[in-house]
Amino acid sequence: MFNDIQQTIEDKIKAFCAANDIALAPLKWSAIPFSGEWGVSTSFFQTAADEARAGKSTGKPVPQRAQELAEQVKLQMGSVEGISHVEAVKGYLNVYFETSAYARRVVDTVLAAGADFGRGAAKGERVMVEYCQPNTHHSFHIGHYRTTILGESLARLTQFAGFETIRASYPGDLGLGVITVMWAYNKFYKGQEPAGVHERGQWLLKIYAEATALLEKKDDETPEQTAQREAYDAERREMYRKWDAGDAEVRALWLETREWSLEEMRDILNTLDVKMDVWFYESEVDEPSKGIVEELVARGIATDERPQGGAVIVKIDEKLGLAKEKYRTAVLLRSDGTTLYLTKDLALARVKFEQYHVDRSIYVVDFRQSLHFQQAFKILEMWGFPQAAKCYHLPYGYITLPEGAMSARKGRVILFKDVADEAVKRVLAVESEKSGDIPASEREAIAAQIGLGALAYSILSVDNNKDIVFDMNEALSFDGRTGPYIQNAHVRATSILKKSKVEGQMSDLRPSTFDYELTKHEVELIEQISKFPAAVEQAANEYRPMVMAMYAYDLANTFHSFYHAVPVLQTDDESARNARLRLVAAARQTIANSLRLLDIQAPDVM
RNA sequence: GCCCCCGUAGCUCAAUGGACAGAGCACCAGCCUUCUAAGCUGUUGGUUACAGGUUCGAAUCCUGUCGGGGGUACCA
Repeated sequence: MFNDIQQTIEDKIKAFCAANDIALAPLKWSAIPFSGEWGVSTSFFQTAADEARAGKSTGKPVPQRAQELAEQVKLQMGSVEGISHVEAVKGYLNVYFETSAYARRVVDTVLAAGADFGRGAAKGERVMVEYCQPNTHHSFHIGHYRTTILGESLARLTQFAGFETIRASYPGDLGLGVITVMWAYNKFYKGQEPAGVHERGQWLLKIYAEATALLEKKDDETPEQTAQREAYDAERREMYRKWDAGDAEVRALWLETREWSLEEMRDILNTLDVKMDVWFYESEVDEPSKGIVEELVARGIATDERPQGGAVIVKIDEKLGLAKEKYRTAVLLRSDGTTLYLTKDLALARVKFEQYHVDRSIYVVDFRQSLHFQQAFKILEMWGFPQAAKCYHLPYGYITLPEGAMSARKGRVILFKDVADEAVKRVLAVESEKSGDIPASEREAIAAQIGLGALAYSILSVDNNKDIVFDMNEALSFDGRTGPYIQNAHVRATSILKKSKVEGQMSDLRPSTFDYELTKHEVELIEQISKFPAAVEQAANEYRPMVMAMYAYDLANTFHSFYHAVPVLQTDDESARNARLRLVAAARQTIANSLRLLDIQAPDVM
C-alpha cells in the first residue's frame, strides 16, 4: 500500500544494472535496523555471489563486491521524490524516506479508510474455514476454545485480506460417547434437567464421567459388580443399535439432549462474537459417506476385503508406488460396514467442493490428526478433486493440565465457562482499584471485554503447533505482552481524542502537513502503522493469526512509548498539535483493526 | 521399525537464508501535582541440544546423533 517509492527505486536499480551488464538477483526489501529513521533496505549479496559463481568475478570477496555495487547504485540514484537520502552500508542500500510527506500520506490514508484500513483487494477465491468441532453431549472446554479462537481469527484474517470466507462448524453428534451419555441419562436421570444453559451443558459432562466409571472394568471387581457392569454395557449397546436403526424414541432423546449441548455452544459462540455460516453435523454425513465408499471401490481406489472378513481399505502407499511408509493404509469401512471419521470427512469434503464451491478448504484441527488429513487429502486427490491441492490442515497443539492431558471421561477438564467467569471476576477486582470512573452499568461488560481479550491473546500469541500447559494466572495476566496491554493503548488513544473534543469527528481536523521536526517516537509510530496492511496479508497467506498477534503488540508498544515521550494536547504549535491528534487517531484506528482481526474487543475505557 | 512436530536467556515464547538472535515474566534501579502507572525508561541475562555439511552469509536448509511429544488399518 505504501511501497510505490520502493518500486521507483527498484526500477532505477534495474536500469542501472541493465546498463552495466550486471545480472541483478531478485531484490528483497526489509526495514532498516538500528536507524531510528524510516526507510527500506535491500542488499546486493546475492547479485555479487551470482557473479562470482558465473565466473564474472572481479576477484573481490562477495561482501566487498556487494558493498561496491551498493555504492555504485547510490551514486546513480540522483534525487527521487519522497526520498531524503540514500546510503550504502555493509553491502546494503538503505533508502530513507522524506518523513513529512510519508507521515501525511500514511495518516491520511488510515483516517480516510477507517475500519477498512488494511483491507486487501478481492482475491476471487472462496475459502472455507472449518473450526470449532466439539462433541455434543459434553461441555465446551478450553481446548474447544482454542480451535474456536484460532479459527475465528483466521477467518477474519482471510476475509479482510480479500478472500470470500465461509465459517463452518462441525460438531460430533454421534458415536459411543454420545450414546453413553444418553444411556446414563435415560437410566438414572430421566426427566431431570438443571436450569440454565451452562448448568445443563456441564451436567451432561458429569453424567458422562459417571457413566464411564460405571462401565469401566476395574481390577478388583466382585462377580456381582462384573455382572452389573456387563448388564449396563449390554443396555448401552442395545441403545446404540436402536439409534442406528432409527428407533423413534431413541432418536427423539438424542435430538433433545443434543440440543442442550448445542444451546450451550451457541451461547458461548455468541459471547465470543463468532457467527457461523454453516453447521455440518457428523450424523448428516454418516449415511452419504457409505455411497462414497462404493464409488471408490468401483473406481479401483479402495479395496473391499469384507468377503475375507476384513474391512474396506485404501492402500495409499501401494497405489502411489511409495517404497517407504508414508500415507499407509486407510480404513474406510469397518468389517461390520460402519463408517469412520475418515469416511465422513471424505463425504464432507465433497459437500464443501460441490455444494459450497470452495476453492480452498482449511481445517483447524489438533495436530494429532495430521496423518488422518494427509490420508484424506491424498484420497481426494486420487478421487479426482483438484481442490485437494488447496486443502490445508492447520494443526494446533493441545491445552493440557500441569498433571497431564484433559480427560472428559475422567471429568478432568477445564471448562471454558469457568475460565471466562474467572476472567471477568479478576478484571472487576482490578477495575475497582484502578479505574474508578467507569460507570457501574458498564463495568461488567468492559470486564468481559478485557478478560476475554487476555484469554484470546494468550492463545493466539503462541505458535499454533505448540502445546500449552494451562495456567490460569498466565492465561489471565494483564501485564506485559497481553491483550489488555494492547487494549490499554486503544483506551489511552481514545482518551486523548476525547479530551481534545475531536473524537468521532476527525474530519474537522484538516489534513496536516507534518512539516515540523518529528520526534523519533512519532516516526516509529507512523512506520509501525504503515506496516499493518502487510501484516494482514502475511497472516492470511500463511494462515497464522500469530503474525497479527505479534504485530498488534508491536504497534501497542510503539504507541505506549510515543504516549509517554510526546505530548499531544500540550503541544503549543497549532499545526503540530493538529498533526499529532491525527496521528493518535490513526494509531487508534489501526489498533482497533488489529484487535478486531484477533477477535478481541477494543474498549474506550478500562 | 517408519512418519510428523519440537529442542533458542532461569521460565514462557518470537525471529520463514541476511546487518548486532529479540520480547514478556522473574530479578534489580528509576519515573505518577502534567493526555488512564493495566504504563514508561534503564540494568542483568545466549557456544540457538550436539557433530558434520551446503552457502559470500545458517537459529533457519541437508545428513547424522542425543533428548521430548504425537501418530502408525477397523477411536476421534
